[in-house]
Amino acid sequence: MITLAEENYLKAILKLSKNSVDSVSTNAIAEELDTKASSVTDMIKKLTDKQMIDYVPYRGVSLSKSGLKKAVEIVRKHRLWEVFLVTKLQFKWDEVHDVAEQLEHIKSQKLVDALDAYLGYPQQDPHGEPIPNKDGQFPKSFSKRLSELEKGSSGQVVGVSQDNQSFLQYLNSLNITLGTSISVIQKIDFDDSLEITINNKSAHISNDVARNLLIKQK
Amino acid sequence: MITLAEENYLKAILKLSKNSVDSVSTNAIAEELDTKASSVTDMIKKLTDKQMIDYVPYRGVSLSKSGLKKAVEIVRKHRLWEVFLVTKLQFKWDEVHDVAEQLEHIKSQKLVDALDAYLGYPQQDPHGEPIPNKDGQFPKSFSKRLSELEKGSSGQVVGVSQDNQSFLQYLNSLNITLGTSISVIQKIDFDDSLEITINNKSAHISNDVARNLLIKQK
DNA sequence: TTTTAAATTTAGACAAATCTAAAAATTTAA
DNA sequence: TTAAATTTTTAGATTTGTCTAAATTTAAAA
Repeated sequence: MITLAEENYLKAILKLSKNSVDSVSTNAIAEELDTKASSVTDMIKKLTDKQMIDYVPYRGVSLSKSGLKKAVEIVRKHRLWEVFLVTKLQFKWDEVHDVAEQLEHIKSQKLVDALDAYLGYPQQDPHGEPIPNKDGQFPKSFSKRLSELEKGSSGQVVGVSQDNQSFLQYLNSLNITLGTSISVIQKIDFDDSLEITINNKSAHISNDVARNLLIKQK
Repeated sequence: MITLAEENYLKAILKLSKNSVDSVSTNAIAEELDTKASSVTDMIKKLTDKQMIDYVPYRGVSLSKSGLKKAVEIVRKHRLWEVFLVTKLQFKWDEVHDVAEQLEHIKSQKLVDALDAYLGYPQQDPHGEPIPNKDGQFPKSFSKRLSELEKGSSGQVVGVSQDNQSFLQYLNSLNITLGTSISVIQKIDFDDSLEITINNKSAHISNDVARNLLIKQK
C-alpha cells in the first residue's frame, strides 16, 4: 500500500519531469515539496525499493512505469475534484487547490469513476489543465501559451499552467479569468514582456505571466 | 492541529458514549478501533494534553466540550459524504462506509458547508442516522428501534444504527431496505426475537437485528 | 588541473502512532 | 476479605517521515 507522503513525492516527480526531459534532481524535489534534501534522499530509497522510481545515486530519479501510472492517477483525481468543487459547489478557481490536495488522496476506484461520470467526463480542470482519462491518457491539448503567440494574434484564456494563490489573485486583479479575450499588441524583445489588450483594455504583462496563460486561438 | 488518528479516537469515544451514560473504558475504545489497550492509553494521554477529553487513570474517559464539538463535526462530515455518494454518485447504502471513513477527515469548513447546501441540508444519512447541523445540533429523531415496537404495531424502515457490511448484506438478503414496511406479529420472550412481516411476507429475526433497525411509525 | 563551491548522501536524532511483555490497579469470586 | 481474574498502565521497541550536521561526490572556477 502506498502512503500519503509517497503519493506526494510521486506527484512532485511527475510535475518536475514535465519541465526537464531527463531525470529529476534531489534538490528540485526538495524545493517542490518544501522539505530538506536529506528527507528526499530517504524517501527516494523507499520509492526505489517499491520500484516506483528509477534511481542512480547523485544522478537523480525518474518515474518507473508503475510510478508514472500512480502519479497520473493522483493528478486525475486532483483535477476531477477541482472540477467538482467549481462546477457543483461554486468554489472559485483560486480556492480549490488546497482542498483538492486533500481529496486527491482518497482511495476508491469506484469513487473516481463515478465522479468522472457525474461530472460528464471533463477534459480540463478549472485552470485549463488536461485531465487524464481512466486509462491514464491525456487529451490532446488545444491551447498555446500566451508567450508563444505572434504579435497581432488573439484568443481566449482557457487555463493557466501554474495555480498558486498569488498568481491567480494577480490575474483577478487584471480582470483575466477563463474566457477572457486577449490580443498581443507588442512583444518587447529585451525582457520578453508583452503589450496586450484584455477585453479591449490595454495592459503590460511580464513573460513570467504570459508563459503561464493558456490561450485558445480561433 | 488535530491528527487523523486523534480524530478517529474522538469519533470512537463519541460513539461509545451514546451507549453508556458515564465514561468510556480503555478496552472498549481498543475494541472499537481494533487496536491494543496500551495504544489507547498512549493516545488518551495525548488527547488529555490537548484538552479534548477528560481522563481519570483506570476510570476511563469522556469528551470535553471541544472534543465533543470536534467529534460531532467528524460525524457530520461522514454522514454528509454518505448522502453525496448515494444521492449523487449512485452508490448503494452498503458501499459508502469505507469511502466516507476517508472523506470525513478532509479539512475545509467551506467544503462542508457547500456540500451541505448542495445536498439540500439533509437531516438523515442513507442509514437513517441523524446529521448534525453546522452548529453541531442533531435533528430530533423521529424513529424507534424495531425491538422497541409493541406487538401488532408497524412502520417503515428509515435507517439502521449499525452499518457494518455483513449486517447490511443480511438485510439485503431479507429484502429489507429503506422504506420497507414491517409489522410486529409476535415477540418471543425468552430470546427477545421477533416474528414480523416484511412487505407482508413473514420472517423471524433476532433481537440483535431488531435493535439495529430504525422504524418510523405512521 | 587543482581548488572551491554546490549538490547529494550518510549518520544519528526525534515525534507520532503503534506494538509486546511486564507491572500495577481494580474488580470479582471463593 | 483474601485470592484470582481482569483491566489498565508502564517500559521499551519499531516504523514512518522528518530533521541537523557532517561526510562524500560531482560540478565549476581559477
